[in-house]
Amino acid sequence: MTEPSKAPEPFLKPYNSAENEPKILELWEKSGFANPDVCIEKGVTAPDAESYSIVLPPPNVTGTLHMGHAAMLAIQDILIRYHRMRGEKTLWLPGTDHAAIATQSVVEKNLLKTEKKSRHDLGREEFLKRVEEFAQASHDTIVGQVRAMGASVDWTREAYTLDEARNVAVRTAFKNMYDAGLIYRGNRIVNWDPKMQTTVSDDEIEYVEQKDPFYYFKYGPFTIGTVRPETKFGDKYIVMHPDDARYKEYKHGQQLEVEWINGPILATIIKDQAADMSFGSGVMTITPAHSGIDFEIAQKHKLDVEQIINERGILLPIAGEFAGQHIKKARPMVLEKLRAKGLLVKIEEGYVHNVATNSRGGETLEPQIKLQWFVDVNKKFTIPHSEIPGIASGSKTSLKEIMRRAVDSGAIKIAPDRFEKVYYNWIDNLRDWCISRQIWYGHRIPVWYCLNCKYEAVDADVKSKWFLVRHGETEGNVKRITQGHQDTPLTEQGIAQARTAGEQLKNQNIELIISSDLGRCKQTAEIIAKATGAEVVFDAAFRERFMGDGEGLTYEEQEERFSPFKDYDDRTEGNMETTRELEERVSEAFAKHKKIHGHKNVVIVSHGGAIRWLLKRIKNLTFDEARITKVAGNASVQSLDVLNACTKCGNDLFEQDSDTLDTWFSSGLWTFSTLGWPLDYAQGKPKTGTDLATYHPTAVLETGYDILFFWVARMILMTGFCLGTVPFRNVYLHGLVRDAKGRKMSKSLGNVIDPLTMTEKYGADAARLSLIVGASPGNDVKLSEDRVRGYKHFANKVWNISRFVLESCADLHTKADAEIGHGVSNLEEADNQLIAETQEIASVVSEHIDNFRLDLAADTIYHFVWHRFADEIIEDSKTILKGADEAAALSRRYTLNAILDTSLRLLHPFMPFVTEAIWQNLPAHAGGQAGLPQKDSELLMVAKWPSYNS
RNA sequence: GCACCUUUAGCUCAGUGGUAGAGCGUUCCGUUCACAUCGGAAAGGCCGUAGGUUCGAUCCCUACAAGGUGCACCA
Repeated sequence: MTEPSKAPEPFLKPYNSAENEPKILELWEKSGFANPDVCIEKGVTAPDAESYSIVLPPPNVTGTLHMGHAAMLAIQDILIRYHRMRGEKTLWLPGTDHAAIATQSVVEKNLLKTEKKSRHDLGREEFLKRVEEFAQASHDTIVGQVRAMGASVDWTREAYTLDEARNVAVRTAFKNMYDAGLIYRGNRIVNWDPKMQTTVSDDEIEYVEQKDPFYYFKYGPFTIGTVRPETKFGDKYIVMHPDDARYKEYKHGQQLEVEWINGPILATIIKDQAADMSFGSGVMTITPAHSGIDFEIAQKHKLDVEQIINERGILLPIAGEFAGQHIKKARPMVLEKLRAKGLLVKIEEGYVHNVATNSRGGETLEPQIKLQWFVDVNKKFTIPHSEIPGIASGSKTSLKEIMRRAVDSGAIKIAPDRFEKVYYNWIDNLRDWCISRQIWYGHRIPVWYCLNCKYEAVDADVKSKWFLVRHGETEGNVKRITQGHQDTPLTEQGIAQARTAGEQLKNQNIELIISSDLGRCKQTAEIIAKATGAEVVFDAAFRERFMGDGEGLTYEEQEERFSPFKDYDDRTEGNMETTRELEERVSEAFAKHKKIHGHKNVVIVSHGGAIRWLLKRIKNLTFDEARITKVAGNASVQSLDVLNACTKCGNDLFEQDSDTLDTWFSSGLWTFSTLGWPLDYAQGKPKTGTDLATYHPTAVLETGYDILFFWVARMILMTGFCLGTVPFRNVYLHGLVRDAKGRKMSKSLGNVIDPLTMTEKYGADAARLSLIVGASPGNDVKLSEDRVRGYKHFANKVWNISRFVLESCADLHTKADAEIGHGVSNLEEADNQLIAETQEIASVVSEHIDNFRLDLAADTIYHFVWHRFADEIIEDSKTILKGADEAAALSRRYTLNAILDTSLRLLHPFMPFVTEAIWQNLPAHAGGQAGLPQKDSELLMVAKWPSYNS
């Protein structure tokens, strides 16, 4: 700061953002000032300064950033730079989100398009590898974009929602909630996506309006209406309102036989308020397995619930002649049949209703009853520690109460405040949150089931992993012959399968491979050994069932001659091994090896039959269960986890739940999982001196209003539960960025404006300002390229103002104090007023920023700089500077410098690049020289903010 | 069905209990001397409609209309 002044580098005439921005970026990044620790180290921030922190809402690694992200980055960077300049300990923590379903579905689509394969073709490990590669590429693109916007995030603290540290947080949170009884597994009706084969949470549903014919059918003495006759095969309850005078002759529980789709049905009358007397005939039949409301009614009256449609949208046997049909195809056929039976009363065309679709892919959702994991939002639990006003430590509360209290107590303020109502409304309608997903990309549910007794071990320690692998496809498999102890070599396909298995096992730290000594297993085991580097030993006890005279026959011949699976002890031919004997042989060998090698990660390569009967023992199945269980395909890998002995039955073999957690489960932990929880947290509080202690709760959560529920509410829930506090003091919701006509930007409309294109064409400063000015909180912004261009002009204006001031005041910077003889004390009266006016602008700008009115703050400084400073003050100064009154000229020069200095500081959070570029061109003044404003820092980024009011 | 938001100049939006402002656009004028990515000037609005409160309303209240969003329903 006090080094001798360098001659200012000549300003090039028009401001060139493309040339300047990379240089400035490098300067900032090299300085390390985005990291608050560096700021303290270098004396920019006082060690005991107040903290100000924001965690960046992590963008999904599904592709690239859009204008909405750009707006988010601009807003947060303004807040961060402002607070950093005010000398606060300022942290902006970046990261990305694995976005489970969204990312997986993008990769699945690509895979299908480029390789015509499904994820199942690749297997879990290989598929996940592909997703990771894709996510990494997206991540790198995103980081590049975030940097290009000038976002002063602290990359040294970057986090990913699916990395190891976050996994520890997820497992800990899960375990704590499970232990508190808030996470449970149950059969409940969920939103099922038949295409993606997974559940979807209530919030991910997007209702799409659809017009369909509405059919009325005769159902005994009643008329019922429906859009979906194909779901009504099992409808045997008829529901009516208890007060409906039309049906008062019918009593609750009364039964009557009615003619229905596939013949007569015994129907039962149910009286329930749920029936709307004014809708249609006021009578409805219910399909509890495929409708949330119907399910509720069924539960209330303890009615039978029968599944009609399977997970793929195919009708089940209950549909009689329609079984096996897809529901979409079945509708006209069912309709036709009902018409033929004379049960169709009438058709009303153009009935408008909403259809639930998956917002991540658009497929129509089918309610299904499934065994899933849920978070209970209503259950009371004892909260050990709470700082939330109105909820005492040690008191009974519920997650819903935490969410409500956190906001209505004022602990969290939502801006604009009208969203508080929306928030409460959402809480009131909140049901238990289904957190399990049948997809692969995500945090695996940290629950292990004891294979023997099904006991649930939560967040257990896996001591070692054992894998059962069947050999690859053989010539015998192709010919469909019973191989037994005879052998045939692997086919090409079989060798490829074995390699895939090797790939899958490569990263599992395999220490030993135990294989059947038959050639097909030997061959498979050796391929796997090559991939994993593990030693192979052979054990004849893992051979296939000995089939005696049956060996070499085709399956059909075998079946015909011996009925080999008729029962457990069947030994149709004297020399054939029974299944019981096989089970004994294989299980004994397995137990023996596990006793010796239990601490190692082991692969066992064996045969289809051998694995089947081994699993019968391990999983404690009956003969019939084992017989129908699907066993490994060729070279498929089955994983068993060795844990501490089950507390219930003493068995040590477990299987981890194959599902993953809803992406919002990990996102909900974001503010504290990024700051060191749970490692830096003990006894109800963060350890002293850690990031968690310093930066949590964060100052503000800034995001689009469209994810208020998804995310904001869940963070409040999770933080309340895990820390007994709030994740942030303020929520600031910005609007969505739309096109000039107010439409959503979408690829299909072709109206997407890419932030990177804008920064390249007009500069990051212009792109940022265009998203700030005129964007009042919570209201959508209409963006057009013209707007961005307009702010590029402003950047240039600021550049030229600076050129003028520096050029006309050049001598001030070179002359010594004494020569000039002027100081702050004896300015002309007019100049004192100008400086006061500038200071007033500084307080107005500060106040607007403090109130989250960045639009007004930006507008204020924009107008001051252009229309007051440039158009009036500078224009008036021209005559003064050229005038004969030297004292007045000198005073004005000082004043122009001062106004420029303040303006640059005020502008910096909004347009960091051009202001920093100018700052770098400013001469470094010797201390006190000519009373000029102090260039108090090499970088404007950490210079002092000019106003400290408010 | 229930909420919420919006309605101000051609467009995009600020705004205040004392009858209105910006940017862009339009028109005209201007270029040696920071900037044509510029400067100067002008035109353009009964502040959605109807009531009410008030000395006075664009601003507060009520109703309505149009547009939008969320939630619920959807047999």
